[in-house]
Amino acid sequence: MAKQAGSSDHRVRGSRTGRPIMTLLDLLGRRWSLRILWELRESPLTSRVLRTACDEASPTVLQARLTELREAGFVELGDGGGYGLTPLGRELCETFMPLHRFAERWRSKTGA
Amino acid sequence: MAKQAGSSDHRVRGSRTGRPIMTLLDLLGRRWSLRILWELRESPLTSRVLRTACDEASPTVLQARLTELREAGFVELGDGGGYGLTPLGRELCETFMPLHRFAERWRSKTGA
DNA sequence: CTTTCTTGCTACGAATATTGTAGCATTACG
DNA sequence: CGTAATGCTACAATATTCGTAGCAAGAAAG
Repeated sequence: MAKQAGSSDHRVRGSRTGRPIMTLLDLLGRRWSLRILWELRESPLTSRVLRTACDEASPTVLQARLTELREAGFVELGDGGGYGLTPLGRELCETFMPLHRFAERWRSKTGA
Repeated sequence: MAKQAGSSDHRVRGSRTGRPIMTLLDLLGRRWSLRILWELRESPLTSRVLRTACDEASPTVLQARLTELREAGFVELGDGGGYGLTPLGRELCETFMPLHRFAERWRSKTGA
């Protein structure tokens, strides 16, 4: 069994309405949240490798996001170390996976 | 024809790699970006109404995000005023629309 | 048991980003 | 004229993020 994040305090900033979509948009709208999920999409990564994958983002934020994502039930810390997606996290990741294709088309329309 | 945002400088923080998906994840990972797209999903809104919809977020950030989203080609300012999604923006919005259903299922698994 | 790795994680000052309040310039309506 | 909208900005207070350094614990090897 994988380690559980402290699931005590589940409040999320910006979710004043309580509507789950708002809570989710707020959580995903913090720096590195989307990126972390994206980098973990294929296989679990250790904290160091994940940091490298995320352009050497500071460990402070990474650790904070990782904790939040764990409390949300999207990410877990495996027994032998290394962060990976939970089944729920994998679902979420697949939900916005089409973003990849969209991004490619987007470039062709704007960036040249 | 709708007004164009200053499309001169198209750099985006965090996009050091140049991969469009990274640029997109970074842009969407800023505060209120996802929320703005979400609130505009049905119909254009004036800046004031949009602000109200976004929990009275400060006009400073809202204005900044709106400018970025306009430069990205996702949002436009209509002739008679009011912000709305471009066809491209609508596509993007639909891409992560399944997030709504996911959020509902998410609540039932965690929030109770 | 010490040395040498690696793991996850934290401290802390500096740099940025966001907030909250107030207000400007412009346009439209009477 | 006065009133009410629009998009947008200034600016100080606050919160978040960055960058660097390092700790404690575990595993592997000598």
